[in-house]
Amino acid sequence: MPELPDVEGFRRVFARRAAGRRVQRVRADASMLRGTSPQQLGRALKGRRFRSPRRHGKLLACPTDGAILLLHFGMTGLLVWSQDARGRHPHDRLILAFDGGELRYRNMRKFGGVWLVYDERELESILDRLGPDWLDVTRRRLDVLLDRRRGSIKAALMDQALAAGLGNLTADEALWQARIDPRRPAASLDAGERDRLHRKVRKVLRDSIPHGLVPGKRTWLTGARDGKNSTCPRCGERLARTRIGGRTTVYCPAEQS
DNA sequence: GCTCATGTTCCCCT
DNA sequence: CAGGGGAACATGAG
Repeated sequence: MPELPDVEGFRRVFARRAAGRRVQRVRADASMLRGTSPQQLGRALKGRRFRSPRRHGKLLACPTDGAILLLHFGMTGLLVWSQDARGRHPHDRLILAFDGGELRYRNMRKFGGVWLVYDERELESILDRLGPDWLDVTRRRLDVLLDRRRGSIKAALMDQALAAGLGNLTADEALWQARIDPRRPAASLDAGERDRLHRKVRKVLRDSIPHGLVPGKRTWLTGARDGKNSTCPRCGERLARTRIGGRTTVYCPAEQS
């Protein structure tokens, strides 16, 4: 699930259910913890009160009145709220119990992870390895990011060190809406194409965020990309697929050039 | 059994 | 050095 819109949805869940509340119990699966242990995490969080969570790219930082819990959802992570202990899932890797319910970090494939960060300075040093959050990328800044870039535009959009938050679906969707070939060298896009791309990336994110996922609308590439013989929702041409940056890339060979 | 999956990282090339 | 390809990570679905 998790690209920027998904993580933004998780941020809302966390803000609604955990912010301002005190952690009563912590149950953590060691296999998702990075650089910490269930015991250490429990000691750091138990009795603490969460403040408002913040998202940067695909990372969710959840500060308490002490340490900061940092979540990355990999490819299959999500947050689930439950009013009681029923309905727990084998893939619930972290459970934070509050008065009145529990928040579960569920992750089937165990990509991503859970970190314990000690202060804002340490959090900044981690976020510094990422580019700006995509919602903060202005049109002018996009030029700076793309100009010295040598690879394909699709690879550039997915590079979290360039700008954080886009993933395979949002990158393909924005390129399709902007009618730009994902294989094009990033620096080769002219001003008009950059205008379109910048606008469409932001549109895809804005339209997706309320859903907490990239919606599979019939008028979007995302709603049509699955399946071997899928066709372009705009022109009906058979969609092409290739691999860029190790990911399946879907585009319309008739319209994206 | 095989392929593929909304992510990241590390290693080896060019 | 910047990027690209490929493998690895772990688990399930089709």
